[in-house]
Amino acid sequence: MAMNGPNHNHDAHLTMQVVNHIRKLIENGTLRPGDKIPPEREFAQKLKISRASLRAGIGHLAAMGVLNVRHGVGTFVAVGPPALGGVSLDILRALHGYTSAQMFEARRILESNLAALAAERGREEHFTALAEEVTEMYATFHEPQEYLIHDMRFHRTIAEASGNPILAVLMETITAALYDERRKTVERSQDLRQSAEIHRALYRAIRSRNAKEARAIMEQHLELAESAQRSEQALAKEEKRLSAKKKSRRARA
Amino acid sequence: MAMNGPNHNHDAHLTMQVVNHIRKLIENGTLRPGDKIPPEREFAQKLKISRASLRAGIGHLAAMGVLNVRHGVGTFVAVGPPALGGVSLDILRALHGYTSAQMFEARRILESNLAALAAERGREEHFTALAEEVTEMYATFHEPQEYLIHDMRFHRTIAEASGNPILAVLMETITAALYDERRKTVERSQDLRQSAEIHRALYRAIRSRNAKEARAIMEQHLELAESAQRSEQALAKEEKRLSAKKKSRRARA
DNA sequence: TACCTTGTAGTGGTTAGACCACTGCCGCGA
DNA sequence: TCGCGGCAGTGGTCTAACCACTACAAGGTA
Repeated sequence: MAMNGPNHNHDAHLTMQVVNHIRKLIENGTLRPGDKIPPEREFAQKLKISRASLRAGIGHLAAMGVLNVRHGVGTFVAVGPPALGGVSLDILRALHGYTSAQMFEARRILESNLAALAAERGREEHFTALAEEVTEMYATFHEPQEYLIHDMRFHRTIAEASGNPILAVLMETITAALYDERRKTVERSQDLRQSAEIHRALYRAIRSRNAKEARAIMEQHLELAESAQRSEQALAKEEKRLSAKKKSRRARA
Repeated sequence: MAMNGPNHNHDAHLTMQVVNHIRKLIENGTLRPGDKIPPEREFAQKLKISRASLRAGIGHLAAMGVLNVRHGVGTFVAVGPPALGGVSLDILRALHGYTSAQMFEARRILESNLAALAAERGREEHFTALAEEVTEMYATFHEPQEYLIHDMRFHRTIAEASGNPILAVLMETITAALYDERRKTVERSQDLRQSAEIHRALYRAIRSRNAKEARAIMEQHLELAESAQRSEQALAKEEKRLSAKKKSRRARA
């Protein structure tokens, strides 16, 4: 029994045809990062499919971070940060039972290696950028939200300096998932100055191309960060519990 | 920044509302892995949006691997498998210039750590599974495609034994990207028996809980694998060049 | 009984065309 | 010169109908 009927080729769903089509255009260089793809109506007509189907495919690629859709402007091939994840680990945690401890462990492994690689391969421009962030951290250790930005930039710069964008992306994926929690707890942090000092030490190890020390400091840093975040989270939880109790008392009144 | 204005809440597009809505249902446990979400027509009505918009949101989540859509059956919350990647590194390579060397390096770092963790935390069931795969590798080292399956299972089992599913998923993402190439070159491989022996050594190190040795063997194994694949790939390329020349000669005749 | 065909209901996939909402920019008018 | 109104282009949403796939049940056939 052959596949008779009015339908032929169908690689799979039309959606996937669109995805593969655009993917190929990107892979063979027809579309390059930053390029604009044709307007949906026009593109759909060219591919001989409905606009809805085209949009389904574009949606897929957008969800994966390959395309960047701007309402009222156009759709563009993504440029810059890849965004491999897309699935904030939050949902993976709910879905597969990932724990914070596992995320921290993954981060520790990735970042300690990134630090070592950065020490081996970092270039002057990276060192300069790292130094700047350290300076900023010292200048803002009384402003948690501000500080956090420089903290993240520091780590991201190390990832860049490692010369391995794949590892950098993986780290970014994990870090992003931890960011929300971190932003909440950093306000309570009492030791941002100490944190800045650790980062300075890390910077010096990297700059002096001491891979072993860079790795060691990074490991220690992240272990400390984890335990600190844990205790602060526990505190926050406790406070929340108390305020909830207060609230319910008010509600009864 | 208050959320007032003519338009209400609107997190963003309707699509994102749908994504967040379903995400929350999963995060708070209303929807659990394997569960079926309501039929599109019904669900759309319940959310007071059009079926098209609902589908856009579902498409997003499906692209991220959170939902699993089965034509003619229904849409289900993903269960088990990885689903972090989504973007096969192939496209990232085309998009951001990732090289094979970088992928191998990332893999080396991840797997060596996974091996060490597996040695520390692996359970009896993992050891048994590893032993089985090693046996199978010896039994099939003359059948490359078959061998490759057991090879991959072996590595995947180590990842599971590490007790950190996040690292396992990251590894899976990278490995998947390398798989296609590997499948092509493994046919030419002359030393699968030697490969099996390395795996057996690795198994023994893990089983005896010698994390340091496990890490070392894994690193060595992957370095060898990389250089082997490189040279085989070079050979294949050369042959292809020759056969193309031959072909063009035939064509002229 | 055992097997296979044929419906059929339920679900996702696709289509068409219309209209809404946002962005960028051009030109009119103060 | 400056500001703002409006227009054109583009993505976002809606509707409603129909197509395609899957599973399963009912009936026929050996």
